[in-house]
Parts: sequence; structure tokens; C-alpha cells
Amino acid sequence: MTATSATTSSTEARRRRKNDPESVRADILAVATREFSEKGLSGARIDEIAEKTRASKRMIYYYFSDKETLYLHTLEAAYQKVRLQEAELDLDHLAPLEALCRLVRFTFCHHAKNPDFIRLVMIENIHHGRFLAQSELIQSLNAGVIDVLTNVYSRGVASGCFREGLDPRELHWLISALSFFNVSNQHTFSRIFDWQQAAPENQQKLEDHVTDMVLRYVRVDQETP
Amino acid sequence: MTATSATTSSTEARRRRKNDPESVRADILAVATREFSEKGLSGARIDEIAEKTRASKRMIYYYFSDKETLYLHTLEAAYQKVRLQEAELDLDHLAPLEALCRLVRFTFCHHAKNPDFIRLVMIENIHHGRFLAQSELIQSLNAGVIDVLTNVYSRGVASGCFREGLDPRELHWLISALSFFNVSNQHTFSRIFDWQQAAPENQQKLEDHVTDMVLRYVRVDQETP
DNA sequence: CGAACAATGTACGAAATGGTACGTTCAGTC
DNA sequence: GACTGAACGTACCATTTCGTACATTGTTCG
Repeated sequence: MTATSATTSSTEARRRRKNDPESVRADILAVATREFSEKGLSGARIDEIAEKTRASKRMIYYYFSDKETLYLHTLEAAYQKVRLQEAELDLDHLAPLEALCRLVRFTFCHHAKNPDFIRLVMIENIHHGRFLAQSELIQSLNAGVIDVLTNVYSRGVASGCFREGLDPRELHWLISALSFFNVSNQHTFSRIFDWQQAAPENQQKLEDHVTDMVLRYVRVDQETP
Repeated sequence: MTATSATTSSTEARRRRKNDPESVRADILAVATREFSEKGLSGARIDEIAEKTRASKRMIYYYFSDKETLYLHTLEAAYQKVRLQEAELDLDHLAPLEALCRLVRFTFCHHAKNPDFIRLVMIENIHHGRFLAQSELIQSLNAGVIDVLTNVYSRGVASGCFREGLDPRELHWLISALSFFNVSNQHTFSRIFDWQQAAPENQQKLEDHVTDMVLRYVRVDQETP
């Protein structure tokens, strides 16, 4: 079960094989991601996942011992994918203010484009983070996120454009909160306040407001004359 | 099923009766709230709800036709309870800045003290707000929330301490986002960043930061000399 | 080739689960 | 007190759903 995907060098060789376990595994995982994120751990059905897969139910149990293990792997894969995308962000060459601005906008858009991930995290919270706690992988993946923000923030403090005394972890909390809520509560908020939150123009407005809010929070106080 | 709870005048009379339908109904609803908020719609078990109730499974189906209807009533009751608590807040006699400050702190604390409600809303979002959409009751309950904020905000703009051009609905969105996330993602965030977010001192810090953030966002820009 | 092991298909079992049939008791009314 | 409808208990059914037993095919390596 700890099998990390083999080296890509053998990809072509696999193509000629009739048995293609890696692809079957990946296919199951992709379908499971959709099903779990859509219906939750208890709502998702193994039989339904099996139907939507090229493989059979037998294969699900062959590669992922049981339902909960499959869910855990789904969660891990989702975090892995997200962190990979985040790694592409390169902020070191930007001035602190632009870097923070870009980080916020990136986070906001990224969450908006990955509702499956957001929903899995919601579901995991419903389960009190019980599965996440079992995964050393996810723990290790997330170490770097704070580092990036710490770097930007301390550069900003040094250059005098950010005020001192803020905790990067709490700053990350604020950025996450605003970006996460935008996806997680879209349905209830839209319906209750009769507001098409998902509409592009509203998404743009929210992105601007969120960015504005974070910057206003971090920038140095201007002196009243 | 539309039976609103009868007048409290008959409470004493009910006490002498062996049959006490209102209390049975309320008991079922209370247990169902805990179960659904803890395990979700598909995760909650009717049999388990029945066991934890004074009543029997038969009674659940007697008062609430089926599982989904019970869930809907649970959701409606939760919203109703929340809005009742909110109504106690009296901001009209406060200066705009203090009023907004108090509103933010109230929302933050209120969410923190009602995790069941937050979890139900999370679960409802997992279901794409499908049940909320069926409920005219919830729709009508939430109309007033924006009005309160609109009032405070426009008073602040008139008195010159709030900047113009903000949409009260978006302001409500921001306040909700920060307060909601504090509860909804407590488990994953705590575990990933090894941070006891629920600890009183951290909750106090977050409350302060959230309040600070909203005020900084709304207050007029100070001129640089 | 053929042994050995990985990968896969089919059919089935056992428990859980939503929901109901049917009968009984309670409370107000004539 | 008899009647009626609401309130309630018990036992049960049908289906769903997770998981497995067993047989079969593919692949690699000596």
C-alpha cells in the first residue's frame, strides 16, 4: 500500500502491457475522489465507484484494502496535488507587497478552481480530522506553506511596508479562511441571500475585496497628519 | 408537519398527560440535531437516533415522514435558534464603530459556541444547499441579517468613520467567512499546523485579529501627510 | 516452457438500514 | 360508557452495501 508510483521511465513499456496496474489504480483514485468529494465518506458507495471505473469492485479492495483506506488515499492524493500546484508559485523575485498580493490572489483562485479538494477538506473536518491525523504524508507536505509566507512577511517588515508583530501562521489562517469560505459555503450563501456568488463578476469582486482586506491588514498604519 | 409549537400556556396541562407529543417531537429533533451534525445526512442512522430518544423509531416516522424530512426539520430548527439569538443583539444605541465591533465579536463567538449549527451548514453545503432550497422558512429568517448590517454601515458612512462604496452583503460575507472558518476547519488546521486553535488564548487572539481586520477594512483611509 | 506471482472477473454472504404492517393505549366528545 | 382519532410499541420486510471466496488470466524469470 506504500507503493509510490514507479519511475516514469517505464511508462512506454506499460503501454504495451495488457495489465496496467498503475493506470487502474490511478483511475480508481480519480473516480473515488469525485465520489467522496461529492457524497462524503458514508454517502459514497463502493459499488458506484466500481461501476464508474474501468476496473471492478474486486480491484478496489485489491489495491485499497477497504473503504476508509481508499478515502485516506484519496485525501492524501488531493493534498499532494494541491501542494504541487502551490510549489509552482515563485515569490522571491517580487517585492513584498506584490508577492503577498499575488499569494492571496493565487490562493483564492486556486481554491475556486479546486472545489473537489475543498469539499474533501470539509468532509474531513466533519470527521474531526480523524484520517488526516493518520497520515504522516499530509503533515509533511504542509510544512512549507508557512515558510513561504514567513519569508514574504519578514521581507515586508524589513522593507518597512508591513507592520510588525503579526504571526505568519495567523496570517495564513486569514487568507485561507476567506478563500476557503468562498467555495465551501457558496451554495448556502447564494441561496439565502439570493446572490449568484459563483458568477464571474462576483467572483472577481470577492477576489479583489479579499486581497484588499489582507493588504489593509498587513500594511503599516498611516499616520494621521 | 407545519405545526408550530403550541402556546406555552398549556405546558402545565401537558405535564399531567401521559401522552406528550410536543415533548417527544422536541426530543427527537434534539437527538437528530446531534446525530446529523456529527455524522451527516447519510452517516446518521435512524435506528441510532431512535435508541438515543425516549421515543421509538416508529415515532420518528410518525412525526417526520422520512429521513430527509427529519433532516430538513433539523436544519430549519437550527437556523431558527440561531436567528433568535441574533435578534437579541441591539446595536442601534451604539456608535457605528462600536456597533460594528460588537457585531463582529458577537458573530465570531456565536459561531464558536454553536458548532452543531456550523456543521449542519457545512453538511448542507456538501449537499449543494438542496434542502435549504426547499425551505421557505429559512429564506425568510435570513432577510433581517443584512438589514442590521446595512443600518450600522450607513450610519458609519454618514458619520464619516466608514469609507463609502462597500456592499453590506459583501461585508457580511467577510465577517461570516472568518467566523465560520474558525469552527469549520478547526480540526484540519490544528492538525496540519500543529496549533491548538481551540485553546482559549488562541481563540481570543483570533477574535481580536478578525475584529481588527474587519475594522481596518471598513474604516476610512488615513491620509499620508 | 512452466513455475510463481501479480492482476482481474464473478458470484455470493452477512450485516446494516430505511421503512412499514399491525395492533394497542390514551384522551377528548357525545 | 362507547366512539373516534391521535399517539405509540413490536416485529418484521426488502434492499442496500461492505466485503470475500474462488476461479481465471496475464507476466516475468529461470
